[in-house]
Amino acid sequence: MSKPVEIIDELNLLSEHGVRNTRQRSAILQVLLASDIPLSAERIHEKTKEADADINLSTVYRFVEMLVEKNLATKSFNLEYGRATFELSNPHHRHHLTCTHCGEIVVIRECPLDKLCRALEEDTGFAVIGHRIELFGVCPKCQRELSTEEL
Amino acid sequence: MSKPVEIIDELNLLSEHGVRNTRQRSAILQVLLASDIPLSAERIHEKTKEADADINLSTVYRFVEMLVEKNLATKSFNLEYGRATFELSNPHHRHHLTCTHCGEIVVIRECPLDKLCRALEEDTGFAVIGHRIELFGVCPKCQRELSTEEL
DNA sequence: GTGATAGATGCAAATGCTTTGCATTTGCAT
DNA sequence: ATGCAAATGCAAAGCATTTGCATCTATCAC
Repeated sequence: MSKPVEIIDELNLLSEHGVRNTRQRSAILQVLLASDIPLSAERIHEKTKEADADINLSTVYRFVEMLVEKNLATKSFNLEYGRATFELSNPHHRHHLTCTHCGEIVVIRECPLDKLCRALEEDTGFAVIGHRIELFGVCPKCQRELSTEEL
Repeated sequence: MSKPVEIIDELNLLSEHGVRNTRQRSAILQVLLASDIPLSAERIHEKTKEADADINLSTVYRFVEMLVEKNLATKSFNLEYGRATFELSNPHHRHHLTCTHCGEIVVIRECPLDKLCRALEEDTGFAVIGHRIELFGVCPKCQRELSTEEL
């Protein structure tokens, strides 16, 4: 299996950052690129395993943390799930809406905070660097199930 | 020291929820009411100690988790700090802007997401229940310190 | 007030995600 | 091909949080 072009880009990006290109890192990037939702270290580990890459969980933790430090990935914490999650910093800044019952995730493309950030900089003098948004709700399917239970 | 009126309200609110009023819970509420920023369980524990209330850390964890379940408090996770934090669900929904260098926190009163939430409900069919926003930046003081270092 | 009891607390041990130390391996520049 | 700094694997440690259980206590019926 040859590497998708994005991974090569990412790996080049890494070497520009003075970071070595290894089998493990390539596999981890492949997993992250293939996912449009944030993944926990363990989930990344599982997925690399499914792709026949035998990677140590510590390596996953070390590498994703490095990506975060280099601003190539974003870390969040999924409270429901109790784990940190990671996703590549998307060129198109996005957020997610999660169903509190089944965990389904919907991608939100539009970010409503850009304007607020500029306004905050003026008001507070802070240099606003970034933000995280987590949205919660109940997906249509779970709404139907819940209303049935109540009968 | 007599209890502020808000605490009595909160305690009444609790007993309406079928929950006992104890010395420990009163002290924890007092701490939460006095803070306008989210506090970790450990921080709450310290503050109750400062107020001469000897409370076990487990009790803090159990009680704040109960408040969250009853929607009387909100839980978040402070990634920089590596701990969950809690604050009373404010009648006036608010968010915070945190300095990544010194940890200073500024309160944001206006929530920009209400409109987005309504729009999302139409688009996705989700019933949007809530959200968390975390904003990051560098406060004016740290900006000055950082630019000095670079000279 | 008294007693009964479900619920709350304290303590210590367990849990589970994440980090770390160290010996071994490996990318990559020369 | 070689050397070495960086990366990996493994196991042990760290640390916030949870849990089991014995003890205590707020609350309610009397």
